[in-house]
Formats: sequence, C-alpha cells, structure tokens
Amino acid sequence: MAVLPTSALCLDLTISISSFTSYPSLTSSDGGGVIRDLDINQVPSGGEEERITAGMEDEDKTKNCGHPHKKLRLTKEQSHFLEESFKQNQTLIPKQKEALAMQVKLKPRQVEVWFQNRRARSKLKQTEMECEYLKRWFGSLTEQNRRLQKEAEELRPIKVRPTMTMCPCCKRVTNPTTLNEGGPPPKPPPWHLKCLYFTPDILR
DNA sequence: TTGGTAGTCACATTTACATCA
DNA sequence: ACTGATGTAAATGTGACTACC
Repeated sequence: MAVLPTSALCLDLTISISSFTSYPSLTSSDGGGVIRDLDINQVPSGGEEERITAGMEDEDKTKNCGHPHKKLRLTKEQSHFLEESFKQNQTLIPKQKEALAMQVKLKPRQVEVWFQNRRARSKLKQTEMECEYLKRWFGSLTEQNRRLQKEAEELRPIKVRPTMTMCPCCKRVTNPTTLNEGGPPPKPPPWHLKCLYFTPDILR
C-alpha cells in the first residue's frame, strides 16, 4: 500500500456560528445561582460580546431552560485554537489538556472529547481517501485487464513455431535449439521476471 | 504474581443544532 | 413561514489497554 499524503490529516473545520472575539466566563449570576437563558449560538443583543460557553458546569446544564442539557457549540476561536493545537499534537498529555482547557475556557473533559472526535474525523477522512485511491486503482487494473484480454484475443490465431515460446509481455522468443525433440515436455514460457510485475499507471 | 482502580483510547452511537429543498 | 430530511459536531457509552499501588 502506498503512503498517502500527510495532508489527509489536516481537515478544515467550519463552524457556522457568528464570530466572537473573546471567551466570556460562565454566566451564572452572582448570589442567586440562576443561569441566564441565552441561546449560545445567538449574538448577544446590544453589541456586548457575551454568551454562555460550552464550559457550562453539569449542574448548570440541568437548570438550562428545563432541558437536561443543551448541545453546545464551540466558538470559532475555540475551534481554531483547538485546531492549531491538534496540528502540533494529535493526543494530549494531562498537563496539556488542563492548560488547553484553561486557555479556551472549556472543561478538560470537553477538550478531551474534542480531540477524540477530531482524531476520528481525521481517520474518516483518511479512510475516504484510501477508498478513492483503491477505486482508481481498481479502475486502472480493470482497464489493463481489458487491454490484455483484447491483445490475447488478437494473438490467438497467430501460428507460432511450436518449438518457440515467447514472453507475452516483452515478446522475446526463446532459442529453439535449447529444446530437444522427443525429450522432456517443454518448460513453461520463459517469462522474464521483470515482465511479471507491472506498475499501474495510477502509481507512476 | 495477582487483583483492584484510574486514566485514556478507539469506536459506535446518540443527541442537538444548522441548513436546505 | 413552516416543515421534514439530512449533515455535522458535541456528547455519551462501552470495552480494551496500560500504569500504578
């Protein structure tokens, strides 16, 4: 199997959310512990960059508008930051995870999950590329097989001196004098080793 | 050496959201 | 404007593996 380009590991993540320039901290209000019911994908009104982030604590989720938990989308900046980190290391040691979580204001578990999913997406992308590659190779082999069959069909009616054998690939003919009349049965065609192996066009 | 525990991983699946016809 | 289908990403569940005690 040929080595695939390493670019397969680099995926573009497109997060369809509005742009934000900072990561606001958790928005449980002081004292009361009441979570403001904001749509995390909505730009806060009044131009103030404030939103509930994905770093919401578990107990907070249960208070979120009566829903057990809301699906939380990462901001562009969070995704970008994680993506850049992923380019450097596809796995995280606990210290890195903690640090990264602090930087993007997520829980370490969320960072861990993001990396797991990201690795899965990478692998999926690579598998798709391999699949495409094999399809193209299969097509190439099919075409080659078709050509060879056609060629064999054309060669069938041609009479060759019975004592001569010819490599079907390079057309080289053996020396007839090496064959004894009435001796042991002729050996298989002396195909040349280099002719037995071919490289499909797709691999060149 | 063996057994228990914690942490992490891959993998499959579920869930919530966004988009589009 | 509404709706259902679909795609995507975040989250969850599970089993395997390893390190440590």
